[in-house]
Amino acid sequence: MAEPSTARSLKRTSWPRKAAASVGDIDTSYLESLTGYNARRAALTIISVFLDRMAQYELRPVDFSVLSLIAHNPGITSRQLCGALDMLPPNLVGMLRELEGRGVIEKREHPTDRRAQGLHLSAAGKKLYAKAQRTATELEVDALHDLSAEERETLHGLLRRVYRPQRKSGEPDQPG
Amino acid sequence: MAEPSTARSLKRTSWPRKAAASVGDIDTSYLESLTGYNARRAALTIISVFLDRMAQYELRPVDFSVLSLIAHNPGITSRQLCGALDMLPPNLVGMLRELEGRGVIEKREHPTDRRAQGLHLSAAGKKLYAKAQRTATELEVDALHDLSAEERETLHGLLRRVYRPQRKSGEPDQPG
DNA sequence: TATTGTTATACTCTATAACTATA
DNA sequence: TATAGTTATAGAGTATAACAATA
Repeated sequence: MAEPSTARSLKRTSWPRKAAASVGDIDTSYLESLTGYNARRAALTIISVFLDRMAQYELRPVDFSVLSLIAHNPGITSRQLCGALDMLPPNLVGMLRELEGRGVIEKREHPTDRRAQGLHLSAAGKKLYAKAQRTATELEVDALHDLSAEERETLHGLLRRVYRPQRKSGEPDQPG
Repeated sequence: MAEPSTARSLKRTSWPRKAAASVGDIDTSYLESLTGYNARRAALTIISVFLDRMAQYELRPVDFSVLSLIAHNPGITSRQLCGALDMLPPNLVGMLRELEGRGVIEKREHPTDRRAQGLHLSAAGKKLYAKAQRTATELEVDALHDLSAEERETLHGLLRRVYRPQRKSGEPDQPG
């Protein structure tokens, strides 16, 4: 009710983890042999840190992803964002409206398609995103302090091969 | 309304991905340098396959995880499940009630703590879980056909090091 | 006084159907 | 006829507060 209008709550997802000791008594070895389980646990762990560090910018992971794609692809359309982030169009509408309301992004007319609209960062949006990207890059190193740079690269490569299907043989696609 | 009573819908999460070509035009390189982004995308990809293959047993990933921990830790309590799976107690109540209603699990009195209850698979639950675990193991290989067994092991090890903090030095914990 | 399991509830996330204006 | 953006809405997932029974 009486909250800052544009702001969202962005509350912490974490919950007191002192019960972690009890996990030691439980055999989780089979679940830990499954990639989906491990990938989801790892993602949630990093996202928790992400939420903490990005709260200062009032950006959730999905907001950051959207801003990042707009920053690196000025004029990208809503539909392209959906394709790249695997989101559904209706779920993007409110987000974009909010970011526009905050003065972070701008919608301009598309050069060739009058149905579509090109998305751009505002001047303020560019400043915000630059800071947020620095924070994200730092966060990456801090949250993964146990992994060397080489191990992180290995991890990313393997994960991409999971979610991005390999080309069969002579299939043309974007060159590495 | 006129649906099988205990059953849940378990609908597909996927949505027609033919627009995937558009991703090729978009620069996603920065996002792909972030572990959280890659891990989440990979997890969602595998979970999508999981949902398809496990629909025959009417088990969602979380149901399978719960059954797996009960199967490998007979007499485990609700609270221990929450600790191991990073779930909140209120969100487990309905799930356990449903699984009990389906005759898959049983609640028995805890040997030492009368507040708690030990969870066990029923005979039918053991059969169901045995089939489901076989399916999960097969799925693992099929969904990750691009990765060798060694690469999968490497991936799992790295992911575990992300979500499970390493012991400092002389910290006693479960031996590898 | 703290913990287990529970109820009630609110908020967020994800999905579908259907509309409009353009292509 | 198909697509971009939108509205409205339903359903699943995730969070908090508070309670009774037991430790």
